[in-house]
Amino acid sequence: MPTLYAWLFDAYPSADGMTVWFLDGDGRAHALHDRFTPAFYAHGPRQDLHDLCRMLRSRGAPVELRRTERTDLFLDRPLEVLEVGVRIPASLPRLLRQAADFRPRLTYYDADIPLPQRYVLARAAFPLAYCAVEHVGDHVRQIETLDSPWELDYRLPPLRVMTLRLSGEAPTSLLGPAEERGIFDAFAAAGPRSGAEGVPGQGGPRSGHRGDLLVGVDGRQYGFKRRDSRRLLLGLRHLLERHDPDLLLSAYGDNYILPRLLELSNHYRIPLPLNRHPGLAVEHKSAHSYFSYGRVIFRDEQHLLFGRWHVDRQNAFLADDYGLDGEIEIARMSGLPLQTVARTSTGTGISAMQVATALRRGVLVPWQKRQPEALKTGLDLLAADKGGLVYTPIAGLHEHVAELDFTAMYPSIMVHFNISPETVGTGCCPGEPVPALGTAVCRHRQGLVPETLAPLLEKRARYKALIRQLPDDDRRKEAFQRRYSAHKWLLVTCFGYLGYKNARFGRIEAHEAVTAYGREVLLQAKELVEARGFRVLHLYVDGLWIHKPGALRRPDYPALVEEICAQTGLRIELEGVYRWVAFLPSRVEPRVAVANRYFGAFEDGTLKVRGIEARRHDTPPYIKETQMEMLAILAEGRDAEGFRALLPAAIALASARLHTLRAGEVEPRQLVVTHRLSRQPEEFRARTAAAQATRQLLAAGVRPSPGENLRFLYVPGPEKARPWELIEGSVAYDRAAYIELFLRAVESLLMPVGVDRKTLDEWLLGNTGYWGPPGVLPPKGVDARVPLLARAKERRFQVIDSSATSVAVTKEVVGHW
DNA sequence: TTCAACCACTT
DNA sequence: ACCCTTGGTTGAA
Repeated sequence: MPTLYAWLFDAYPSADGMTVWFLDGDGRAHALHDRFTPAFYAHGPRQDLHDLCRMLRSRGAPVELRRTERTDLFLDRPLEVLEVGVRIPASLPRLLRQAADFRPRLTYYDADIPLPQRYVLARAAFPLAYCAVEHVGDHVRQIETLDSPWELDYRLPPLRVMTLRLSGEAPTSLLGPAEERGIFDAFAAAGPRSGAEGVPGQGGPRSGHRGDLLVGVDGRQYGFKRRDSRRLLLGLRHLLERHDPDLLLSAYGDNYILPRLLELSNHYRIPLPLNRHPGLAVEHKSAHSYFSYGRVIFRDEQHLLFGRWHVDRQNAFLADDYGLDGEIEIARMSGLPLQTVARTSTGTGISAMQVATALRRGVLVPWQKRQPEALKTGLDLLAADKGGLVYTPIAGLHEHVAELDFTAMYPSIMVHFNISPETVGTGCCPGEPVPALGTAVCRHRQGLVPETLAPLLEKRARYKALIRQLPDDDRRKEAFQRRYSAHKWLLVTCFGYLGYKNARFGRIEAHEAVTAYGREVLLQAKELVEARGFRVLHLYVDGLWIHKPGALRRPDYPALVEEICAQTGLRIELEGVYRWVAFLPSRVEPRVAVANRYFGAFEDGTLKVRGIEARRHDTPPYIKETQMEMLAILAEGRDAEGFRALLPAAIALASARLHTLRAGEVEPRQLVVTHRLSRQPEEFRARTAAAQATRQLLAAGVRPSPGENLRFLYVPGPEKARPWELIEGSVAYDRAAYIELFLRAVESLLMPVGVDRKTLDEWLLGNTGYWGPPGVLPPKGVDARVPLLARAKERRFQVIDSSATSVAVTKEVVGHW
């Protein structure tokens, strides 16, 4: 019997099974057919089950029915169920709907698990697993997986990539110049996503893009004029046939290029073989908006292929963070198809992995969660619903502060304390009480969530160790880092899912138990460090900022870390020691600090910035840059004294950049403000700048959806704001508005040393100058400071402060500010 | 000037 | 297809 050694590339339902694509070591693609009969289960009154059987038989549904027993996760005992095996996998969703409509009283299980995932689980394989496939003709006889998802350094098939983009979109090609480095580098090098952050691009397809199609394949670029649609179609068809790519990597493929191509192909009746599977249509999923993290997220439409992947960099979840390397890692771990992984949150991956654990255990996977939150008294609710422990930090500038963070705190808690929806407050055994809540947690059998997470935590730690010991010039290092990052994000989202009301394996009590343990553990750590003579400056959910007053030499942090680990049972690590760190006061109540606005410089000079303007995506790039450049100057200071010494230089920089801003000379694209819309255009009540801009878009025939990014420029007058997409030629920006935003950003950095807004205004706007010499960072265009400094001297201005790098003078304005 | 409603955002 | 809160702005009292 012939055996094919190859990587599992794609699987989707067709006829009485699945079409499975493999890629061999030479990059050749093989399509095989594998019979597959997925089943769903129904539980409930016998009569109903009986009726359901009769209905399915009478309709001649392609099913195999039998009575059997399966385990229910929450009941922890076998349940008598009806198994409905579906011989035509693609018809499972339809049959399930029919069954549920016919007998809604029954409880359905294993009902909505994606078929590709079910298939790979049933074959003990996973996407991109290296396999030995025995086959007869194009029929699979057996698949032996020669690969493991727990492998760190695995081989992948050589992928042929075709890039699709519009002219004027990404400045460099999606595929980097050094193609031999592999597509993974190219994917990361494709430049920032426009719109999400930073400088906006020339506007995506939604703003009426007028670009030619650029196709890159095999190291060559081909351009097709958008005017000549026939030639474009014929040219692209030729390239697809000749190169037969495995992956179409696009920018705006989902919402523009592919839909346009399909439209044209239809119009000119020129078939375009986007799919590798002949005769199948491209799968289309519509755009939608949904709630997540307390805000609306916009998910654009999708175009998915069969036998070939389409990945749209502009429509990828966290593409900039972990890229294709991370997506492949998540696909291998979760069993989900790569095209899905690329477009959904890591929460989907975690969810899929929990499903996999359940199927492996033979536990029924609930269709819809029917696990209402248990009734609680108001007081209990108050105690339980507290979230992470948050301290009010000691405001101001501090030096030689150490930050200790629990590594992957919440997932570690779930594993260590066995927190899972079926182990918390279920009364199967006396259990361990959750601190402060008293809810019993079962300890005699491992929960489904801990069982899923334990090996993940372990793999993440192994990647971290591997990255640490690899030399910087190792070519694999970057891929490992991206895979590591993917794991980090998988673990971040698993906690949210515990409390999510629609999660399959979520339960609010489990969610609360995790945060209760988190608070307990953090308090234990606090008491321990205090007992060792440290002062705690701040606590935030999983981290603590500590300082040893009067310490002459560096405290023994490794020993401290060991002690906390021993005491709490959880890993904690030294995030770093700060040269200086500043916790900011509240703007509303300046006497108290707020927990999540701080910035600091570690001993190696790297910055950690949280909550301030530079971290907000609605801050214009020009102001972000100003803040970050000022911070870069301040980061050179070795301690609080060093910070103060460098203030004049930082202020000089701000002053120069403010000068440009006030002169109206900043490029408008540097001042674009991005807001994520939370509602439909007509639902705005207040006439905010965003509402004004939205109104104009509507008038121009563009209707932004909730969750979409709206980009606009503040303009003078009652118009207030103008959408970026409607700006043509030169525009004057609203200087007053931007000056205010600018000064606020500068103020954030100076507040910790007691500079209030009034003083700042005097320095930067009033008649007290405060600037550094040229060479600190000259402003663009004219540098007014050189002649100003000379004039100041000549007119005998009083020098109020000076340092090696700067000089401050007072009296009156010297030249134009 | 005050204050509640509105809106967007971060950890 | 992941939970909750704070700061700033608007516009009416």
